[in-house]
Amino acid sequence: MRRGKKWSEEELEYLEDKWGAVSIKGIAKKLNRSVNAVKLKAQRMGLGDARSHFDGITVSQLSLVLNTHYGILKNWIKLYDFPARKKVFAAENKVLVVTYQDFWKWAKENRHMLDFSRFERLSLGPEPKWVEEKRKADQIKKLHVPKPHNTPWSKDDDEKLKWMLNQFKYTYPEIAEELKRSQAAVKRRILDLGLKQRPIRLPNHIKYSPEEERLLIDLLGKGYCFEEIADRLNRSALGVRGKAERLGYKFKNGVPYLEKEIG
DNA sequence: GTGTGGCAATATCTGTATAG
DNA sequence: CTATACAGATATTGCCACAC
Repeated sequence: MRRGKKWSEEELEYLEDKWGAVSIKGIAKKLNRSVNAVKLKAQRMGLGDARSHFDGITVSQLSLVLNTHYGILKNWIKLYDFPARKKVFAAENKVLVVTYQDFWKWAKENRHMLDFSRFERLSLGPEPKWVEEKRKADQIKKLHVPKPHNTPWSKDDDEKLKWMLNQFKYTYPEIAEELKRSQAAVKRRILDLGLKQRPIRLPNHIKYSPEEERLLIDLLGKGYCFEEIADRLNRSALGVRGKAERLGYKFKNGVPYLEKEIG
C-alpha cells in the first residue's frame, strides 16, 4: 500500500532535468513533495550525487578554457542567447553555468563567434563533427590575420600603410597581407587616418559562376574567413563580403544568416 | 553585377575592484 | 584562488551607397 502520490512522466522528467541544476529544496517545492521524497526518488532513479551529476562548466571557467574573457561571455548571454543559467552547488551561492550539451548546441549556431584555434580539442568534452573543420578554418584565419583582435596600430604599421598606398600599385589583399590584418581593418584604418589615397582596385566585371557561388556559400557556412574564401576565388575579401550580401546574407557579430530564414 | 567608400555602431580587450 | 561587475579605449563590423 503506497501513501505517496504517483510520479507522473512530467515530474520524472523535471526531476532528472533539474537534478544537480536546481536545489533539492527547489525541486521539492515545485513538485509539491517533501525534500525526502525527492531525494528518495532520485536515489531510486540512480541519479547519484546532485553535485557531481552536473555535466557542464561554470561560465567563469569556460572563459578560461576558451581563452577569452568573462565579460565577453556575459555579452553573449545578454545579446546572443548563450544558454547559461544560475546554479546552486554546495553552498548558497548561485553561479553561472552551462551544460556541455547546451554549449555545443549554441556553439553550432554561433560557430563564427568562437575561435576554436584558441583551445585544445576535447577540452570541453566530446566535440561534434563540424568542429574539426571550424578549427581548421580558424587556424587558417590566423595565417591571414595573425594579429589578435584589438591589436593597436603602431607608428610603423601606419607608415607602412601610407608607403604602400603611395606606390599606387598595391591592392587591398596585398596591403592587408603585408600588415597582417584583415582587409576590412585596413580599409577602416585608411579612413581613420584621413588618407586620400586608396589601394588600386581589383577588376570588377568578373561574374561569379554558379560553382563559385556554391563554394562561397559552403565555405562561409563552415566558418572560413573572407580572406580565405577570397583567395580560393581569386578575389578580394571585401568583394566576397559584398557578394555574400548580394546573395542575401546578413551578419550579426560575424555570424551569417539569411533574412528569410526564421529561427 | 562587382569591388569598394564611408561612417555609425559595437565587440573585444585591459584594468580595476568587490565579495566569498 | 574563483566569480562577478563595470568603465574606457579603440579596433572591427554592419550596412548601404556608389562608380565602374
